[in-house]
Amino acid sequence: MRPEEADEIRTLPLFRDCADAHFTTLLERGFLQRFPPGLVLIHEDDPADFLHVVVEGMVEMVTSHAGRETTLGFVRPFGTFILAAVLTDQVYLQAARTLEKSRILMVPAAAVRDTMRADPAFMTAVTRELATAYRDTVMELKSQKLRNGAERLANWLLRHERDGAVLIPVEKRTLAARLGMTPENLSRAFATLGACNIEVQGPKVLLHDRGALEKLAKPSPLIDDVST
Amino acid sequence: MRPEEADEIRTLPLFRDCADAHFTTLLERGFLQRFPPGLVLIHEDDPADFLHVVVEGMVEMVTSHAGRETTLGFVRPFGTFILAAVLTDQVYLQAARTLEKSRILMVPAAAVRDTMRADPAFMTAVTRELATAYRDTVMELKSQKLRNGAERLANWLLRHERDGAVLIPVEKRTLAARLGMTPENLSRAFATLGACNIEVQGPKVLLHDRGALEKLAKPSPLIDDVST
DNA sequence: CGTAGCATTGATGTGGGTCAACGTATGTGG
DNA sequence: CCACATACGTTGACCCACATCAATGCTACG
Repeated sequence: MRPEEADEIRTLPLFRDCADAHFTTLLERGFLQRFPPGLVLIHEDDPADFLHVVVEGMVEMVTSHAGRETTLGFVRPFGTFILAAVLTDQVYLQAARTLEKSRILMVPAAAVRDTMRADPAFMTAVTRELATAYRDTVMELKSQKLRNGAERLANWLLRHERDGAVLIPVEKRTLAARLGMTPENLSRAFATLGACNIEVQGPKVLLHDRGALEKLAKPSPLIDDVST
Repeated sequence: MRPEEADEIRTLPLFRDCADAHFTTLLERGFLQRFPPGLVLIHEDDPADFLHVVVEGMVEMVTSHAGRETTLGFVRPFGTFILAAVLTDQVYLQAARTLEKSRILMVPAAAVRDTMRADPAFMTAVTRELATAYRDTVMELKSQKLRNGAERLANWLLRHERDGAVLIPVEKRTLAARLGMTPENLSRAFATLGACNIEVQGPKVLLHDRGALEKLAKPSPLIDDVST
């Protein structure tokens, strides 16, 4: 791992408060691996062996059942995933798949649990991280139950807006799954938001009138202040 | 509080491992209150002041946005709620409302945080409880995104089946909100499940053919093994 | 009794899924 | 360098699940 990456990981909320020695141990017991795009890192229903930290690239959390599949979230540097399964020593509820060439730090579950026992500050950080992941999921569930497709898209755009534009970092079909709709319907949702003066140029979306978009999206900190 | 209720709380996963002295302190700093049915215990967007333990009765977790409202879950004795908001010292993402006459133990957030700091076993239990709540919510989200209404109802029935029958503990309209549909559509979902030989008698549902119901419901431990 | 709230049923509308066709971009092999 | 293949995005036609609206019956309760 490059030193500046170790530094980045060190400053994550999950790791920033634990003792130097414990942090070093976690890194030493972990593996930093490269993966090609489209590779399935973990499968649903597998026992939880590793805490994963995305160092480079992007990972998609997916789940399938009875022939249907949906995306539950994306993880980008320097996000983590599968913490809950590691803690309860249970099976994964979601699969993880790389969307691009990625480098992932894999910390053995036992190392995480050992460090928690040894380092109260780390235990506290784990608890906070979990609470945050939990709240994010509650917000996602609220969004799913209380909004329609166009509203979910509008809020996603507002969250990712930067200088009046959004660069969609994944294929549109993947974004559609993330938002809980089909690719066809995502296209139509974009068309609907045309009334709010948005303009789609391939992966780039221009928000010419943020006010109009907000009027339709009705963003709320109780749904949209997700940490990821 | 009646002694046998204190005992029940003591045996909860959240409290069973903490030291006697700490448990006593938690109870002493807490308030046991009675509430009439239909009372709003906490509002969305309020700061998190108390961890709540339902000692008697039943509580509904609800959320509303832009004129719509939905139910995220029920809490029955001896379940807890609002742990995540207490830990991160943030506002509530959900409101809580009594469905019946209820008695609630309210433990000040500061007491919870103090005890966590003082008692590693309690901290571990909190972490485990949070991880479980998180996993339950992920399962709920999966159910919402991967199943239709009749399937969600079928699985709910299978989870609550007892001796070939289910006694619905709430008004049907409330169950409908819990399952993410309108009361009208819940009625129709029951009608649909008539093909699987279920029989509705007011709040009582008879499952004459569990096999047929399972064939439609396709229950999965990765969606339906919720702890609550 | 009379009234209010809930469950159910029917009629109808709409959001979103499905299926098919087509355009476009990218990449491959001749 | 060009034909071709492949995959993605978009659009249109159609259908299904679910919401909405309205009417009716039932039950509980004052």
